[in-house]
Amino acid sequence: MTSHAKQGIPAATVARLPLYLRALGTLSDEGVTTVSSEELAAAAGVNSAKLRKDLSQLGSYGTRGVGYDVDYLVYQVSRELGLTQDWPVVIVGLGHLGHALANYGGFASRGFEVRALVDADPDIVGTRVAGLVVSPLDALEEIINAQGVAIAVIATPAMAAQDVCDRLVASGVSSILNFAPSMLVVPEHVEVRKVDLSIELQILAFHEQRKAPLLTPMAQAATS
Amino acid sequence: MTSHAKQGIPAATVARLPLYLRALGTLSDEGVTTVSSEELAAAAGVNSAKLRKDLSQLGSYGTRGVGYDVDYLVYQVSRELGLTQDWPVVIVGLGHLGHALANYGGFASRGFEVRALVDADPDIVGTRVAGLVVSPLDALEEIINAQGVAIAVIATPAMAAQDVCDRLVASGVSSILNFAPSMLVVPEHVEVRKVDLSIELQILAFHEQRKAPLLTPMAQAATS
DNA sequence: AAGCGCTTGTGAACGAGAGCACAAAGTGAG
DNA sequence: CTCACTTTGTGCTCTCGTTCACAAGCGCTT
Ligand SMILES: NC(=O)c1ccc[n+]([C@@H]2O[C@H](COP(=O)([O-])OP(=O)(O)OC[C@H]3O[C@@H](n4cnc5c(N)ncnc54)[C@H](O)[C@@H]3O)[C@@H](O)[C@H]2O)c1
Ligand SMILES: NC(=O)c1ccc[n+]([C@@H]2O[C@H](COP(=O)([O-])OP(=O)(O)OC[C@H]3O[C@@H](n4cnc5c(N)ncnc54)[C@H](O)[C@@H]3O)[C@@H](O)[C@H]2O)c1
Repeated sequence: MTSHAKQGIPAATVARLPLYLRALGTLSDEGVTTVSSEELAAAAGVNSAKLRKDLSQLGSYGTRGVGYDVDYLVYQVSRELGLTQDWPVVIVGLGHLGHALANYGGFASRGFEVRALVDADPDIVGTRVAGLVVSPLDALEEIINAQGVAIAVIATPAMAAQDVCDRLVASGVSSILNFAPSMLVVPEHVEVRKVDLSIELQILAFHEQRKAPLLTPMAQAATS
Repeated sequence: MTSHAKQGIPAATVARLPLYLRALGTLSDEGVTTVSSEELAAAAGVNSAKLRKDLSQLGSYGTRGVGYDVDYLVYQVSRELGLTQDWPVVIVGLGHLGHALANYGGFASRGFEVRALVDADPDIVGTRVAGLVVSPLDALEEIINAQGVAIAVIATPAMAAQDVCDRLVASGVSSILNFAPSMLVVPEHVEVRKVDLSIELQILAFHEQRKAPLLTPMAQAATS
């Protein structure tokens, strides 16, 4: 029983590591070699104690009285996130959003490589998007196996999402990023993250509505 | 002192209300008139006790022994989220992502109306996207005031995001949905939500890496 | 080598959220 | 009317996460 505590890094910490990584990358580009938790926390927009606790989960990579070595920390965080290797990614659904994603340069810069594009529409299959030829849906299983894809992006309409998801999982994909507004049901071992525009906007609307009534004269009077 | 508890709805609850609303919409379309917390929770993918607690924050809209009236609950949740009114939205940055967003039908269906598109590139300004003519960046303030925009979407490169954000805030926008991978600094009263592709993928990569070593023969042997 | 100032790493207090379990409140049958 | 059954609304506990505050540790100066 090694009490390394390496076993479980809190989910909240994992979600922030990419944030730190980005801030560190910027600092590194600026030629900064050493950074304190206070500075890095400010750059990432978090509390410095939280940042220190997060980083301490990975090990003791700081130097008291000095701070953290930027490049070394970049390496350690990258390693922890599994970014020292490249991850082949497949995008399913090449409508408006799928096109944008396929053309997005931000993938490759962090170790993700879009290896294949898949769509169900015969008019789209065969066309060239971002340097790749769009494959038919039938080829999905073959592509996943041939390319060793473990991470997939779903950008199909909501109705098709669960179906596509099932096929991805059956083919061995165990991490899915879902843009369709639907609840995906998956086996225990599959990790799904969803990005939902509509939900974000609705949350913003909630806050807007909360603010608006405060400006009315009536509300002012009621507080007296 | 009205003990209405109307004052503070937990953030976690607000984030789930759109989920419930979507599930309720589907049920309503299917002709379902009444739903129990158990059923709705399953449809939304959450624990039923959590759902009941969330809904009880809005008021006592259920009937014991029966459940919730679907249409009535749709109305109450919509009202709470501020979706009974239309929100004019402006999209800044019409590259790949901005085009996809502008063409996305999911906005209007929930009370969000894209009123204006803004870009800095002279080649893009003046073109027609999704039925709207793209306006120049200079017109930003005027558009926001004229259209009464309170919610803005930033889809510019990261470098331009803070600058655009500052101008939006100065013009009176108080809710921002940011797609650029950058930390926006805003005054207290402005609500920012960010959607970050790259972060989501990195979190997936972390989990993939955690899983991978478990499949090696050595790990298998170690468990015996 | 000793002292001083700075920064990390972490114990501990605090707060928010998840989920259990059950009383309260409704429906419908007899 | 009463009883059995269903489902809501909520008190309570437990877990997870955040933040404070400070001892421990490091380097620089004298
Ligand atoms: N466009 C946006 O900005 C945006 C924003 C948020 C969410 N979304 C969501 O993302 C998804 C895609 O949006 P979009 O605007 O690109 O839609 P779209 O209609 O433009 O594209 C959908 C694509 O999926 C393909 N497709 C349909 N069924 C398929 C299947 N079974 N297998 C593979 N491909 C299939 C279609 O041929 C089409 O090319 C939708 O669920 C939408 O709700 C889009
Ligand atoms: N494309 C994607 O799938 C994707 C995914 C995740 C995140 N993002 C992020 O979204 C943003 C946009 O991505 P994209 O692929 O559409 O990039 P893009 O380069 O295709 O588009 C950027 C657009 O913003 C405009 N612009 C630049 N400076 C501006 C300014 N100051 N004011 C107004 N407009 C300005 C440009 O003219 C261009 O049209 C980027 O920050 C990117 O990192 C994109």
